[in-house]
Amino acid sequence: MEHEPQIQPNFVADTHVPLELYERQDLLVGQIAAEVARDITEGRLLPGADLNSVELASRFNTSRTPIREALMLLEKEGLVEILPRRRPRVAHISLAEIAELYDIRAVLNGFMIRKFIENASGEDLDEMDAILAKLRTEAARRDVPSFLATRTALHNFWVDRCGNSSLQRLLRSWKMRMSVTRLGGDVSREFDRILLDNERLAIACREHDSALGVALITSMTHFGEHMIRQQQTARRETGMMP
Amino acid sequence: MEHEPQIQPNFVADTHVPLELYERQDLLVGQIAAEVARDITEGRLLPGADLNSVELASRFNTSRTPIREALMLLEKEGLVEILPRRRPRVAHISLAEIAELYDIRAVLNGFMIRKFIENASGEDLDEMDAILAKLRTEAARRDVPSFLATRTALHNFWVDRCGNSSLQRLLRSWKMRMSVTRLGGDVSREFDRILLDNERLAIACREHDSALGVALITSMTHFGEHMIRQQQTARRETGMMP
DNA sequence: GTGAGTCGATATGTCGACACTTCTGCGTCG
DNA sequence: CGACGCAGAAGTGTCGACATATCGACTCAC
Repeated sequence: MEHEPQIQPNFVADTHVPLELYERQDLLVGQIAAEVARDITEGRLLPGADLNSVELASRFNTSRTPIREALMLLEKEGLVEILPRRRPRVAHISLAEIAELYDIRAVLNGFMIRKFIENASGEDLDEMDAILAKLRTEAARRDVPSFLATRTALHNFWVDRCGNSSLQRLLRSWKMRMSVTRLGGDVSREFDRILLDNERLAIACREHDSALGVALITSMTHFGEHMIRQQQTARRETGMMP
Repeated sequence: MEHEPQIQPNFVADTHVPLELYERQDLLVGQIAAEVARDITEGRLLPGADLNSVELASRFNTSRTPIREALMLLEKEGLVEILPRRRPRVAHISLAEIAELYDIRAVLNGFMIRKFIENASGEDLDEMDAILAKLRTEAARRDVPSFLATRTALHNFWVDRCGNSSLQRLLRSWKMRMSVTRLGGDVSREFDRILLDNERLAIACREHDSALGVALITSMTHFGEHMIRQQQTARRETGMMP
């Protein structure tokens, strides 16, 4: 099991994955799944890393049974790869698959923001503006971690208030799945663009312009893909680890 | 465990769920998950039915371990409900949730057909026409089971050739999830409409008119929801079982 | 050196067992 | 007559064990 972060300082991932996904928290399966999921999405376990149940069992001081169950759940979430009679590993996502996931996310995000715009109440919009104001001050302060956390909070806010709980679950799961790429943008250069994108999207929400909202969030999602793509190929060229 | 079909003859479900979903077929988990999934999607196990692991273990002549793992997989697929320390049950889907699932499916189907139209080769279109021709003759013969199977085959064909394997998996899983509603249209009255819809969609594909294709498949998906909705409320009024 | 074969060491899939919780049918009390 | 409580039955979560399969370092032929 590898415990080396190996992430460049400036390239901070935007995903602090919420783990309510794993209900049954009082059960060992839930806790183990949550912790391993965190290890993966936060980069302590890199794609391909060994996840054999014996080692995990000794790490968690349990038997192998709940470990196996947790790994099966994570496999369904796309974080882990399991082949019969072979040791489970952290999932490895190809460039082609990243593109697929982003395309789908763009579509789902578009539908999500449309539903939000259709259903949002005045209080929702006020709350949205409050989060956006926070994002604005953090951008001015160039406070990377807070900025990223708030950006995620804003997106999660939209997802949570879109009025479709199945979509909410699906989008959260999708976001987590994509986070195994371990690639985020170089935020220090992107504060203003990111902030501006979100400002414009918020305006579209305020004005109940769902067509514009869909267009904006779609392009924002695809821009995320663009950055990851660049970074991925850059790594490949400089001979960095996969 | 209830083994009573209790489905009206004319209301045939359109979903013969493909079970390649459950890889690891040489393992007990895979076989058990596949068989229980069939039991649920084909109506032998109705929503709310008891799925306690002891009974299933004796039915499959195994220990409870692979049973528990299979049920956890099916829970992730949305076919089974598991609460901590309670007996697993076949998932019960509310009307509101059905609407949510259909909305999402409509969006995903729209994206799927757009990708198909963008990527389809000449051979793909010919193959599509072959399936459509089969559908046409079966409609003329009023052969309900074959007609439904072919309609499903046509839809699966589009899904399989849309060029996005993640979307393919997601849509198949989504379809299976929705099939626990155990509600299908009264096909005998709908042959011509269903056939016509698919013919028009195929024409849109042939003419590479993705906007039209998206519009058609979206409305088709929502029409499916409409029928289920009617049927569900009709059942409720006549006091039939949920 | 490079590749196939070999043989412990190590992991996996499945099992039966155990403590503890939930379920269920029955008798009691208001 | 219905709500409540209780004890036995039944089910769940977790464990340690075992047969079997994979892994990996080593050997040996080429």
